Amino acid sequence: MDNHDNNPLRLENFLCFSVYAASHAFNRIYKPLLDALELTYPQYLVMVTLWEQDDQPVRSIGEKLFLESSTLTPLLKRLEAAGLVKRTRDPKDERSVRITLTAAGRELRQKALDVPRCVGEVAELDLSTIKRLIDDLGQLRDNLEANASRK
Amino acid sequence: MDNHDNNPLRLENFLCFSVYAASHAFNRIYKPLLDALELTYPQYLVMVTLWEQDDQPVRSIGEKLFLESSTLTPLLKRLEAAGLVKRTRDPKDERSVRITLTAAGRELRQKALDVPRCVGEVAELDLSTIKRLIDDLGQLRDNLEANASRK
DNA sequence: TATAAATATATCGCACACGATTTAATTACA
DNA sequence: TGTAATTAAATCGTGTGCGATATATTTATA
Repeated sequence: MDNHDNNPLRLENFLCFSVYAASHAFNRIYKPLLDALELTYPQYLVMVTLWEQDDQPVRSIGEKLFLESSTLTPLLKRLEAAGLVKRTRDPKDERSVRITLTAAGRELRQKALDVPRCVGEVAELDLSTIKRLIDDLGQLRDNLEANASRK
Repeated sequence: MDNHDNNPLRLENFLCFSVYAASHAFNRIYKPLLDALELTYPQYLVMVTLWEQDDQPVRSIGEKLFLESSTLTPLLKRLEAAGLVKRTRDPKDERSVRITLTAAGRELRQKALDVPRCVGEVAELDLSTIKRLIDDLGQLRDNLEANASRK
């Protein structure tokens, strides 16, 4: 009755697969909700970080979302083209590009407010499980990140 | 001291973000390990399903990995080009394409055997946490999948 | 048994995501 | 102070992922 046998190559035993599949399942739930905001899921995450704190350099957004500039630069250009953010070279350090919300970008927050509630409803997990998952996954991510460099 | 406050738009409160970030962290860990096998992570998952059961239609692989044909078809063509699998129309049902391992594909399993152990080491979680995560994430995914259709 | 509906892949367009590299600006330091 | 090292974005190539659609085959049904 225990699904976790000792075969090292069984899909069921792969924590990474559980994470991978859950991530895609989330994406499929978010897509229709975010279509209404005309945002993709990674774009939504960027907007969330900017709603938390406006006027950040690309590097700072990347650190929070664990994304590289090669991912963020085109994404931010799309958000700029959509009129939600502005990209400006920092006069104090011309290497840095600061991302600021436009009025439209700030206003979008209202429409985004009930997205988490909608997602929470379909996830159908009690709050204690959710908190435990967030904590476990955070620890997992930290361990993986910490060990990634010394491989 | 509790990170889970009531702001509905705080990144820290997003279970989906925890899953998303952990998924990418896993990917970054897997990449160097799978480079030795000349496989990407999704290609590796396909090989795992075939090592578990050879000779499957595309549809069956898609159901196990929660992937669409639009993702699998090009991926399987790359595996075929790499000489690891063969794609053959099922003579009993010409709509279906059956995927079978080549000799090289079967032999690759040996080299893949210690990948999970390597990943397990850097994850640094005790077995009970891992099992709990797999179960919680499986439940989450099932709930999300079940509610995806009736949205 | 024609024709409609369903099924299995394939194709296309778009948007990530990353590693490797490049460019430009700043900082360190000999 | 001038050159090297570092830092911040951007660019490029490859490979996912998905929704929408197309094509071919099989099944259902009028």
